[in-house]
Amino acid sequence: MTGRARPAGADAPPLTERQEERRRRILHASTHLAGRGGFDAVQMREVAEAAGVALGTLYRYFPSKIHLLVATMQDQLQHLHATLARHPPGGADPADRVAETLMRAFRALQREPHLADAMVRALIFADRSVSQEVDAVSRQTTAIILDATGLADPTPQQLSAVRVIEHTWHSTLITWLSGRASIAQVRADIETACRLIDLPAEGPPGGEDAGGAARSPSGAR
Amino acid sequence: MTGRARPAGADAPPLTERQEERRRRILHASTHLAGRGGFDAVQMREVAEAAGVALGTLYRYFPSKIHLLVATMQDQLQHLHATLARHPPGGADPADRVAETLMRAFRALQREPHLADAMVRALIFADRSVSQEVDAVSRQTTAIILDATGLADPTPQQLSAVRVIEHTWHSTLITWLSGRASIAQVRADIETACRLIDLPAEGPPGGEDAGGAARSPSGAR
DNA sequence: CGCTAACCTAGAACAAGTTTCAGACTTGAT
DNA sequence: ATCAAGTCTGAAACTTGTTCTAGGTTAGCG
Repeated sequence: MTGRARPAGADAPPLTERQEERRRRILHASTHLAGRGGFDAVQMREVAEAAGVALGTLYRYFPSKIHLLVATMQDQLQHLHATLARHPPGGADPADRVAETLMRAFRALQREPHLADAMVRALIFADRSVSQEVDAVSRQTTAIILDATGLADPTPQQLSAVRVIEHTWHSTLITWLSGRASIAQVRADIETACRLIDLPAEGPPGGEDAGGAARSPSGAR
Repeated sequence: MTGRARPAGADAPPLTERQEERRRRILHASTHLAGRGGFDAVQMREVAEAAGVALGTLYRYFPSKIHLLVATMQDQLQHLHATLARHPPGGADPADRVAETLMRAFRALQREPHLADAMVRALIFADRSVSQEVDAVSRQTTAIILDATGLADPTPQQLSAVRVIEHTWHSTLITWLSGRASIAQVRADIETACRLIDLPAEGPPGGEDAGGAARSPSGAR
């Protein structure tokens, strides 16, 4: 909780080969344990043992369980993005393409519900100390969705729509994972949210001054 | 973790007066501790002490910290719903009224960000063992939103829109609470999601068979 | 080679959520 | 009033995330 020195500003010091290797083993162990058993099954001692590193070392690489799982998600998202790039969606308009992409991702997660559980629960439970990493995941997700739209130059409304779609994606996934929504409902809600992409711009003069770049300026650092 | 016998099917056995009183003290302590310090500050030992009950008793009333915080949220939502009923929103169309209602709720939460943190993090982190309680919160939230629309007889699309709005509400709140979104962004995203309410129906024959009642039928029990 | 700083390991220790247990107290029915 | 069942208390124990420490290893460098 203490938020130790983590100069992860943009570039951690470059890792040696052995270190890259360790990091990979840790992420692999995390993915594996998450795959059976979900969030609760990812126990730091077990991750350390499975990865063949000491507990202290695990904590040097990932300062908390949440950091570890968010990094695992980043890892998985990279695979996903690469896969999707090879098979772009074929829908007629942007909304259809986004919905198709997300449903494809959803079917992939259905095959690994425990892994999905671990990653998404970590992502949404993360507090300020994980802001940077969560933000990275968010950017990656946004990139995937924007890729799917095929839009070169989205309007601020569309960016807001993308955020709403992301929110819906995470939240509906959680709802499904904890057995409170059917798959049909997940699909319906994702398609509903995706309709926002195609919406014509609306111009109430007082409104949206919160365009894309409105990151929280100071945060807590 | 074990999911002990909790016959909370629909009606716990009616509590005696002393028991109601204890329950109230516990919720009060929880609210108070959450108000200072958020999720992490709600420590079960401290709640028990502040409420003047033994730890074991606390766990008899609320089988986990998550259950406790979700119940706290239910409590707060009741107040909110009552308050809102006294001052209905004044927007022109349903979307405006919903957005106004949610922004009003959001301003209330701004005054107690720690409490909001504790409740919302618990709500979205909850796993299957808390399904019932989370579902109750969800129903209550849906009721608040539907009240705001003023719609007597919402279409399935509108119900899906309401769910998307709820997802957005929770998720954007988390994003704000962990310092990754500005208030302007929260407002923009809520307004964006609310536009779905006013959308004309769309009729792709293959689509939404996941109307309102599609609760997961069996769950994991 | 020999030094030094950074890194790693094993293991203990600590913190907070959760469980357990023996005994005291309440309650309701006889 | 008395008994049985259920509840509450206080305290210890257990689990898992996290931190700390002492000593061994590695990597770069003179």
